[in-house]
Amino acid sequence: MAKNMRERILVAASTLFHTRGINATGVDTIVAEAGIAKMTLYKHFRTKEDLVLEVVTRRSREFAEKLAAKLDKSTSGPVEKLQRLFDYVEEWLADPQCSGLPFLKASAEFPQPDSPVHRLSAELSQEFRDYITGLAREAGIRAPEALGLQLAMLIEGAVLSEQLSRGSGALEHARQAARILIESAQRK
Amino acid sequence: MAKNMRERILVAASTLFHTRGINATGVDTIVAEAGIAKMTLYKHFRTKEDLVLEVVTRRSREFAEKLAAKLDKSTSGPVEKLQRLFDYVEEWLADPQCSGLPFLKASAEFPQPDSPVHRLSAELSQEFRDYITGLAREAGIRAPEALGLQLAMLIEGAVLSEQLSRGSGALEHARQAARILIESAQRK
DNA sequence: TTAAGTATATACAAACCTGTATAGTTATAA
DNA sequence: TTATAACTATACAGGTTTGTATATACTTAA
Repeated sequence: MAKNMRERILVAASTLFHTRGINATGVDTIVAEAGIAKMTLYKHFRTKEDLVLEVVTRRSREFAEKLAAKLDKSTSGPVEKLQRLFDYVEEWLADPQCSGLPFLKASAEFPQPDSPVHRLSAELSQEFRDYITGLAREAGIRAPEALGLQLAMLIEGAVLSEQLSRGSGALEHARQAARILIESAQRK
Repeated sequence: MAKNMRERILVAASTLFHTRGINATGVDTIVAEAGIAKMTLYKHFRTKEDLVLEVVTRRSREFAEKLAAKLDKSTSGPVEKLQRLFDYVEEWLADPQCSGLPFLKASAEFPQPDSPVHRLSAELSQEFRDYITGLAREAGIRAPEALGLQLAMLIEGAVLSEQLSRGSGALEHARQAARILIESAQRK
């Protein structure tokens, strides 16, 4: 039963954090949404910050894992995988429940570099970049760090643009840019 | 004297919003930082939200204007201007007072699309993209909207990456990517 | 059945939040 | 000098925040 409760809390908090913002969501709201007693929340999470850290981690990892699974399932070669990245991001963005890259939003709400949430965000964004760099390496790109970071920046920028003004075609342009960058990196 | 007061309030609020976050900064803190009485703040700004809107607008426009001034001062041709973009952003990022693109941070803290702050952020980010698109058009690029949006996404991604982990070399890689994209757009 | 653990409801402390009310002070300008 | 406007200081209302205290009920396992 205990595990069930934890899950309910995390789901409720996750939803609220991304629709209303983290700082704008009070513990009482989370408790009401989860349909539990406040004491239960504080038995599972020492502080609200602990809950925030776990929600951000889970949402980021979930995104990364789904992305990886999607790419692994597609039987395309390593270079095509790099391009397919943007197909998945597009799919993910189309979901109305989606609300941007979790570590970007969290870092914006916790700008102080020594804040635990900010530090976690930095770690998670590094994980994301590392994953793309790994794909570039598998694709035999000579400078995988450069291309990995470039594609990561493009994705981050595209997600932000699309979030800020839906239907701006940001993702399509990002995909096109990626194609050019990948091609250029291959030639080098 | 009245104008002086307004300025002091805006400067104090701007600093605090960007170092601690908007929602995390109370009116009392702003008042203390500005060294004025609370009633004075509320005589110049109807609500805290009004103040937020003005701070975000000012910071965004200030960034854009300095950027434009810098580019106009450099006697380079229209194509070089597009590349020079990243030189200025690098300079701007190096300033320890800099704390990311204002409209991105604001939109993250006010995620609800109907929120006034969110709407303003969308407008300002559009202005930014339009400016870069204008540069691309002046440079005689055949598809200026595409390149403009692509460069804007790169800049946004680079600023975020650099903010999230200082010294990641994000900007240098973004500049390189821009070079490739500009070159490719010229050939088409 | 009994005992331990877990969840609940309610109330509360202490601090914070935004915004206002009030009374007194200072600067400006006629 | 006198009227007007702007600024200050303090206090407060009414609400929110995080986190705790307490007493009660429900579940599960021995």
